[in-house]
Amino acid sequence: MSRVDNKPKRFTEVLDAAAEVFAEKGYHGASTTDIADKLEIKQAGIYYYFKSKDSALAEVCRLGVQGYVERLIVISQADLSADRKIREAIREHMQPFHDLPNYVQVFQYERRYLAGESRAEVNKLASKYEGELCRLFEAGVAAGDFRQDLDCKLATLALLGMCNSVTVWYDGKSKKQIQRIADHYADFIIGGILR
Amino acid sequence: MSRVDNKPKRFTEVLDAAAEVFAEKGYHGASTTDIADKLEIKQAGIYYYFKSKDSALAEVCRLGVQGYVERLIVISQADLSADRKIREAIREHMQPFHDLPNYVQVFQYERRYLAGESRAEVNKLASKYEGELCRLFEAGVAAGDFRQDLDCKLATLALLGMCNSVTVWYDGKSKKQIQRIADHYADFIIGGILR
DNA sequence: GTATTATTTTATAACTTAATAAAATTTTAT
DNA sequence: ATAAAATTTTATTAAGTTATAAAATAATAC
Repeated sequence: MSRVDNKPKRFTEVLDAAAEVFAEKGYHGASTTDIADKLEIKQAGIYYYFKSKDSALAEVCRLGVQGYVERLIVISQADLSADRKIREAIREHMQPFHDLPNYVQVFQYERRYLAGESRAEVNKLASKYEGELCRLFEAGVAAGDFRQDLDCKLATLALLGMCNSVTVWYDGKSKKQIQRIADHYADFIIGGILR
Repeated sequence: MSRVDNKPKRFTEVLDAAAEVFAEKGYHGASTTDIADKLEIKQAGIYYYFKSKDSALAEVCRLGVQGYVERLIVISQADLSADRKIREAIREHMQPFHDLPNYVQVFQYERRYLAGESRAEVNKLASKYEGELCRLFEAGVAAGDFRQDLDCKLATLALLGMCNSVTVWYDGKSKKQIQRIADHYADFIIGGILR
């Protein structure tokens, strides 16, 4: 294969290794040697791909949130009832738990160790996502589908906390499994907010 | 004050400092110097109180789960409907988020870095708690209060994930606040599982 | 096949870290 | 006050850390 294909491929392998090690041992618990070991190269070798350990974390986190906001916006603009939108949002939210568990987990638990710039960037996306999700609840209240006294901010946080916790115990067996979990969780939260 | 009163008091201060630093920077991100700085003593000074950094984590985690199982058992044996028991359980679960946030947070997020013995001990308690909680759901199904097709294990995990995520954003302003959150979260989950 | 480019290794510097031991200091008991 | 006990500091060790630079090797292009 040609260089343009090959180089990005190796980059991805290195990033995968970083994501795996960060997810398993935590950012500070993982050493650059751990990453290199996983790739079966020497420690210094990974600096051909990354400027620093910190920038590796930044990149993993970035990929861990990638697409979340965009997918949620598509759902929010779809022609669906508020509760169906939330159901869809939960499905979309959990799909990456299966497809790229390490990236998502690192985003969830290690992004707080990012410094300045990259930290702000990634948190901004998280805030945006949270805001969009909240508007889904607000739309449901406005439409009279959800309880009028619903605390939308709290519902948003509850939903996110509930969904995100799946990454801790999910074993990644099958795509069907994660969809089943998503549907059940949607039942839990939607049942609790309906009018 | 007497030695017996003073010694435990200082022990508690050191443990509090460790819990605070571990919660803030994560176990591996926190150094023994960080803990000592918080106490305004030198790094080596903390080894008068702990055998190792690891044992400090073990102790903080142990205090972070302390009482959880016992309090849940009291609730499960009370003369209440299944949904009231769950409501009560959520309240009791969240109270420590206000009273000892650092300990709980370290238990939640850092216990995985514990080694062998102490890790097993603390995980055993977590399993026991999860099991007891699950039985609360099962009782509700058996009593016909909850949906017959409820996946109790999944409901347990959803509940725990939802509740535990509060520690990440809770600012600890007032006891009232945490109770309000607990009650809302109870509404969410109970509404979603009722028959 | 040789030049060029990509990748990895070797070697090393500069720091940080956890932990120990002995000495110094402070506190408490009598 | 003085002896004993508790607490903290000083000094140090040994190991592990990130990161850099230059050399060596491997892959690709022409």
